Amino acid sequence: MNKNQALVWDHPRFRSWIAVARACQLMQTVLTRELSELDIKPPHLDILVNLYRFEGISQQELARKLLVGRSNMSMTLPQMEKRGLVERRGDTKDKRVLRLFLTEEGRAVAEEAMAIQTGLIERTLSSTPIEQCHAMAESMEKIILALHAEMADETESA
Amino acid sequence: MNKNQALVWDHPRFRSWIAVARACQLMQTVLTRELSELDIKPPHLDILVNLYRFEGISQQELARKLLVGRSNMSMTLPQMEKRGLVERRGDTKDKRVLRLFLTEEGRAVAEEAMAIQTGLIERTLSSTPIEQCHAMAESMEKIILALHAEMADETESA
DNA sequence: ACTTTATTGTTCAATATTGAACATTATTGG
DNA sequence: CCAATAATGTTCAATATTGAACAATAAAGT
Repeated sequence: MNKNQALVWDHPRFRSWIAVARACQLMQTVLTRELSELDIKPPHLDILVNLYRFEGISQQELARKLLVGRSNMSMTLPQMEKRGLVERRGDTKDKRVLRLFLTEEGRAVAEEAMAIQTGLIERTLSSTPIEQCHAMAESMEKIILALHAEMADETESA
Repeated sequence: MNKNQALVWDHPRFRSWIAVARACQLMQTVLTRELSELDIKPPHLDILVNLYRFEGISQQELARKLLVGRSNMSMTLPQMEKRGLVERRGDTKDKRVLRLFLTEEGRAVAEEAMAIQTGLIERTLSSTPIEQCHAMAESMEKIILALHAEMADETESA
């Protein structure tokens, strides 16, 4: 049955994607280590970055942006609130939603964490020329669109 | 303090990498859904693929290849063994190591799962020309090397 | 106005993942 | 041969993540 095996590993796009996935996983691992000095993990960084950019976002919107479940936010955000990184205020118009904000400290930690992440990316992508980076990003955007289409398919056929 | 924010988001390699990370995360999400019909998840697929290619590998080696802890394998593999997908046999030379093999069913599931993954990759990368895929893979290999160097740095300075 | 449906967030049980401490077996240095 | 060190796998507690069921509020349909 090595016919199938050969087919899979010969597939050029398959091999390419495996490299992408591996790089991502490694980046995550290294980022986790480097963020540990701030006592946060990648999921917290994602939250901080999004609150930095989209102040007053709701938990629902945040979960959608991060591609995680609402329950995830319900578990994680109270922890970050206790640590004084974020603040949750009820919306006055709609009593269901909680709007999210960075605290002073949250903003500071967000900036340090983004600096760490940017530094890591700069170091590890420095050998890849800018044009190639842009080409990569373009390909990724197309892939992201295709994947969103896949997700829509799955949901509507359910 | 939007000076810092602007700097971060203007950084071209930063933006490029964010696209990569997002594509990976989406791919993982969609793959998880598509694998559910086989009652397995991406981590199991990773294990099956590696056992398919590297028969008789040890738990340690497998963990290293998958970039996870040994304890992860100690928790996951017995489950897969109970489900009849893999088999663990003690090495005769070294009584510490357990060598891993696919069962008949494990091989079948592995092939189905790889077919699902390959199909998904083919569909979502079809809009990216082959040459671009290769260029992407090359960049990723360089990034992987850089990240391994980072990990070595961290470990040796500890 | 009122009933139904949809949205937002929470809770809970199930599952996954990790790192540290540990037991067993190998290897190394004397 | 023996003691010290290293390697392999396991266990356990801590933490994360998910989906389903739920409560409260809003929106839509009648």
